[in-house]
Amino acid sequence: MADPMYRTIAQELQDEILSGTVQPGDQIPTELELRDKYSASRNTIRDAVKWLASRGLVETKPGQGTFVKQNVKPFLTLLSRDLESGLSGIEGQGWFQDVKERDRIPFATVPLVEVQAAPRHIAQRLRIPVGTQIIIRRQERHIDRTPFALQSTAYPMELHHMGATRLLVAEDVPEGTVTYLEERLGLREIGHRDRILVRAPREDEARFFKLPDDGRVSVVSVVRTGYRAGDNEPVPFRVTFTVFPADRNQFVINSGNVPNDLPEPAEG
Amino acid sequence: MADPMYRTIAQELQDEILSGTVQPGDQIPTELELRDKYSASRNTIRDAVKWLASRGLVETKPGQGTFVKQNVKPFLTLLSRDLESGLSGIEGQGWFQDVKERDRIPFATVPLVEVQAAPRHIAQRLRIPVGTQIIIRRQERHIDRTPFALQSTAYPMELHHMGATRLLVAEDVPEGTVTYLEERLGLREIGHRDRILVRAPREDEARFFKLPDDGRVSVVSVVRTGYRAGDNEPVPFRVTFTVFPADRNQFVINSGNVPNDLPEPAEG
DNA sequence: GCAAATTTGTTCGTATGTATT
DNA sequence: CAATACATACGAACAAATTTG
Repeated sequence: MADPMYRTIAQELQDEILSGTVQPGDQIPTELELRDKYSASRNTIRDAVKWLASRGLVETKPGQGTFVKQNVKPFLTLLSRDLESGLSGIEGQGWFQDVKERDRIPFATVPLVEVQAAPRHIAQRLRIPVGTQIIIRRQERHIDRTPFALQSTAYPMELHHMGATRLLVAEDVPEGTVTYLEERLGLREIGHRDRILVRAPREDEARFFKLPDDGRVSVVSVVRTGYRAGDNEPVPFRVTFTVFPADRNQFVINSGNVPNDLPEPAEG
Repeated sequence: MADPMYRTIAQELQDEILSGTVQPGDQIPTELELRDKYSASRNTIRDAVKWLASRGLVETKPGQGTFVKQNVKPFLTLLSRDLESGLSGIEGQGWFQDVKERDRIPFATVPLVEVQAAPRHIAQRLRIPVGTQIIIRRQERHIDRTPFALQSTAYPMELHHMGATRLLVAEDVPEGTVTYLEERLGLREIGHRDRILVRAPREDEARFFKLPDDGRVSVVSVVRTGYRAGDNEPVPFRVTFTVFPADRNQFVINSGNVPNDLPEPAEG
């Protein structure tokens, strides 16, 4: 009994959830009922429920109650380049198609296009001076009517001058912008590098993903820098920021020779 | 001012931290001082501080105070296979050396070796029946005296019967077990697949990483399945679970042709 | 459409426990 | 041992969201 009371209560509720005594979607007793059941104060009950919410086990809805979270089947995103396994990448190209092939419903907003002066963190990645004009294309993506990812890609304005005019049109590029740039300008992406980091959602992200605004659920941020061939070494020409809520996404990376089945979400 | 008071206070404190008015490592005012400053109750102050802690901006230490978190320079782990960039992988081989090359101090415990009956989630990945005997090797890793990762790898006991006896010795395999298995048994890993997922830490993990035990900081779980050549398609022969605290780790994946500089931690 | 009832969210005040200096 | 600071717990009140009558 070294544990604080709220942890003991949370543990007991967790056991009921994991053992299946209460099913996903079910409402658990209200705070007042739990207060009576455990002879604790309402605040202590709330601490216990908060602890469960931070593990993603329950969801509280003002005016309604607290519910056991549906096990949203996580969506698997393939980050490595070989696309033989039938998994989608994060790029526009086949994303729509790939999601449908996995019997889930994709939806993407019309891109929001803006022109900006490059801030430091983007300038650095594109190896251009801070303040250089860049094109930003933003898109919201949904799967099964659930907000799934926020993506924005930065291109140097130079590409537009070179003839890639569709970059500045607020319209989807069905074949994917990477393919478009190759066909239009002969600009081939010879490789890309992803950086993955996990952080608390920003306020706008929390709103879009309908995450609790207290940072209980993190987001996974994937920063992908795309490279074209250069004189000595590869030269960056685009950087894509994709933000995924951590509670409904998993990622897969293949290296070398692996089976080409469609892997199931992991547990570990 | 539609925001609740604790959010307003948190925002104000956040601005002071981000603007550099208070430096990393500095102690912020105590809860009682903040209570007076903002004419709020101590509970409200605590809600605000909790909000900051969930974003990793501050750290509370009982008996001492609340401190602005040092920006622990995140450690970058390379998940893709090509190792030209000088980044370490997650495997034992060059990990020690690689960390040192980046002027940071590695430390790993002597492996803890146990024999188990394979639980479902491991059996599934190794494609063996549940209950098959497996060898588990566990190791704790530190960087700069900070707990950095928990790793455990499962091998079918069969490998031991085939002659890989060092798998059952509680001693480091300096060249890495993957290399050892290749040299000892001619068992070559032709590829591997990683699954990445983010979740709240388990209790033992929170203890080891010194994370707040209320799930504010997530862990990144990387499940790596290693494959050897098979008759038709690759066959799994080991599965490695590595758990990283999300607040001090980032990951890099290279695909195709990319520069071989050592990338800096990202922000996005 | 509105009012009442229900349920979670926020805030207060207070007391006691536990870790650190 | 004492002082300090965060952690846990209680009780109470009102606000905001939602459902129900």
